[in-house]
Amino acid sequence: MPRKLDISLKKQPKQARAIATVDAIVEAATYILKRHGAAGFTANKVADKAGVNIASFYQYFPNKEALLFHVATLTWDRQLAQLAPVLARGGQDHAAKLREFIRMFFAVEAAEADLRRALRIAAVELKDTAQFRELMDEGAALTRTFIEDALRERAPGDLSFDVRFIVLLTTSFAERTTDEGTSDAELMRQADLLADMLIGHYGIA
Amino acid sequence: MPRKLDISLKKQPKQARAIATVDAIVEAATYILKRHGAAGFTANKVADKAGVNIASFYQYFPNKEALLFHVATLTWDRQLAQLAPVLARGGQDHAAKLREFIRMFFAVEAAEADLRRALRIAAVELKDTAQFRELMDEGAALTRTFIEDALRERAPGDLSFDVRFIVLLTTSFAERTTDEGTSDAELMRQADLLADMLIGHYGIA
Amino acid sequence: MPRKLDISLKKQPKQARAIATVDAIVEAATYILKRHGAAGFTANKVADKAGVNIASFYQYFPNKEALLFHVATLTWDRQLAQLAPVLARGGQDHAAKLREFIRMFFAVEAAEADLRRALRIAAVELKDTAQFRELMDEGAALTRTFIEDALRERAPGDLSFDVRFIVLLTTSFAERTTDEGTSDAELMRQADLLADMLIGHYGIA
Amino acid sequence: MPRKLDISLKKQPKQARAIATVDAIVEAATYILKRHGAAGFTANKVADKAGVNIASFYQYFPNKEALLFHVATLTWDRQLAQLAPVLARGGQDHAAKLREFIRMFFAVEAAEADLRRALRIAAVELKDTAQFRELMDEGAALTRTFIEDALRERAPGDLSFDVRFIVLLTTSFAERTTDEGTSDAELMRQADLLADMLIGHYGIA
DNA sequence: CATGAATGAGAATTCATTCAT
DNA sequence: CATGAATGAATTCTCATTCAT
Repeated sequence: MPRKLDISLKKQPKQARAIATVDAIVEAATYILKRHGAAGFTANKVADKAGVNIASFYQYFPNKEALLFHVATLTWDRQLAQLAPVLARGGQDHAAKLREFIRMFFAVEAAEADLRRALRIAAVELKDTAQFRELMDEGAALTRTFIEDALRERAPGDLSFDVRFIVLLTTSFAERTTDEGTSDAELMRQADLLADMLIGHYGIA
Repeated sequence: MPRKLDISLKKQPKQARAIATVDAIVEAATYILKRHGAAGFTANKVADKAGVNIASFYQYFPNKEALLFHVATLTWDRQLAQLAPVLARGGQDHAAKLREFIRMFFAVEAAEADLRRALRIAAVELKDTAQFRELMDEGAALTRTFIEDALRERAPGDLSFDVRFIVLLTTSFAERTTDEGTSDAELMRQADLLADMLIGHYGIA
Repeated sequence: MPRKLDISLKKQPKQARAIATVDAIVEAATYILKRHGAAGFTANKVADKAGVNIASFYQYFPNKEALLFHVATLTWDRQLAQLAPVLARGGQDHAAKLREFIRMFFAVEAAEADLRRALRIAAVELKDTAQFRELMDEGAALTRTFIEDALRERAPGDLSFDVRFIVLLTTSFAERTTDEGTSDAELMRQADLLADMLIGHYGIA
Repeated sequence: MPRKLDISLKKQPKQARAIATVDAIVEAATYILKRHGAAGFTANKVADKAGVNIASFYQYFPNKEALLFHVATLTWDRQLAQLAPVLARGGQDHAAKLREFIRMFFAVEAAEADLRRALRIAAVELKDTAQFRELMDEGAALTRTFIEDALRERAPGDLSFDVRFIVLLTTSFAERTTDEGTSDAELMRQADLLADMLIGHYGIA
């Protein structure tokens, strides 16, 4: 039963002042999610921390989920930007590229583990939102393409199944291990092991 | 910062009537977690749904986290019971055993995906509880032993690292894929693929 | 508007078992008042601490105030018993007797300052009870007689006024200074000073 | 064991409307304390009586103790203001000044006996608050200075002991006798008697 | 527009007390 | 009669959100 959850920004801030307001809100939200987790994420607290009036908050965001979505989008974009170079790199050394991608993915995930965790918890209600699913899909698409590329030559019967599997495997593991606070050294070791397994299994060259 | 969160039952119900009450509470909690997720899980709603007075709730549970822990324990035990036969099976056919374990694990996870998801979200606050960690550890220990057993002969240098990796990989993937509502057929295919990869990589016989 | 506050014991415990129950309750109540103050004094906690069922509590006490009154009575009696020898002592050395009485009174009050303080706070609601006022009066009467005796010869016009004054002055000061946690040494010094002042002013010989 | 009891106002009301709200709350609190005593003093009842929403209450006061402290402060200040002229009066007629001070003190105390009594009971929880102790000390300091002044010439060995004694004696007696509902006439008679005793004993001129 | 103010609804928890066995 | 069980009514406090200026 997907609720009527309007998640889109009420209006685009145009004046510098308004932009500053929205920025402050987003920053405060990010800070609170990081430091106090999803439970501490309340509209009033965010507005307080941002130093803006709660009514101003509702000027730009129709509800607290909209802000959450906004933060999630920004976070996602930021992380995608970090991964972009790896994803975009050309060449045919798929094995090396995959290994590097996984390492990078783990590292990026680890860098904001706190925020990610909080978002994951808080975003539960966003899940039945078209926009949120779209966001997730967009992100996944890039990775999917990348994996597809590496696999195509060794293509087994059902490429899309394997791609889905690898994406799920990589992302879920990354999410979980960073959540557990795995050390950087072990993290990289895990990344390499995972890469090795995939490369070995699929015979990626 | 471990809060003072007393999670143990306040008193054991003795008369049949009281047992029924506690059962009703647990059942209602389970239902609500399944249907309305962690957000809907409030002491009042649970008591309401269970048809018992809120004060009765607090006669048996010192706080709502205690109930949550109780439900988590029951769920965990139930699932462990399903896995136990596989885990306990003797014999040296490690490859077959591993494959079956993973299939079984995925199936079990899928069977109560809704509840598991809700518990995962709701249990955030339980995490810094000694008792909760103990519960998690107990469950993990069995699996760990099982994996260790399969790996021992092919033991690479750092057994514990590999065991940790496999456990994390399997459980995080299972969690995620069931969460996404993967179909049973695909689920089993994924299980087999994961098993194959592990068996292949570690040369499990 | 004096509430309908029935403060009398529901029934006198006769069997040894019942007497033990009541004793346990009283002891628990005293302990809780001392240690946790008036705020911690709840029927359930008392019953718990006493190890008796809450229903048993209400078998003997019609309400929690009745227990409070009972404890107050016992406390009062116990303190009166300590003062009795001084009050009863014959002889005409009124000055010495007064000095000793005040010292003794202060000491007695100090000995159970915690309990007294808690009772004072908790007993607010008892004040508009006939029985409570009676209890207070009974205690005061003895003292009043003692003071009257000391004053009679030096009787100014309105004996009862002076007696009331002295009783009030002594008891209120004792209550207050013990409440402040005055040290024993200072307490005795204050007692002597107060006695001196009274002896001097009234010319008590 | 000083609890974390934040007693300071959450935010200052700025608009007239808000000031009216806070005023209404304070007034309601005072009324309830007077009429229904400390036991009736609950946040909801106060808000109800004040005709404001309970959430508005918590917009200005972080907890009910903060309101209590606020009322206590206002009461204390009001009473101090009445005593100030007497305390500040210069001149060397210490005996007359002391007599007048005690009379005034008794009268002031009697004027709001109900409120004072309720505050005394309700403020138990405030006692381990730095701010409350500060408030008490401030008030006591003035009186102490006044008494010191009267006593200095006749200074016995330990001035501070005597000052403490007199302050305690006067305030505890005033508290108690007003609490008992002593008539105005008798009250003044008691004041004079107490003054006479002190003047006589210390030889205050 | 931004701010101060306000609030309905609900959350967690407690308490005095009664009832059935 | 003692115990286990149950509960109505409060109590403290929070949250998302709206409105008036």
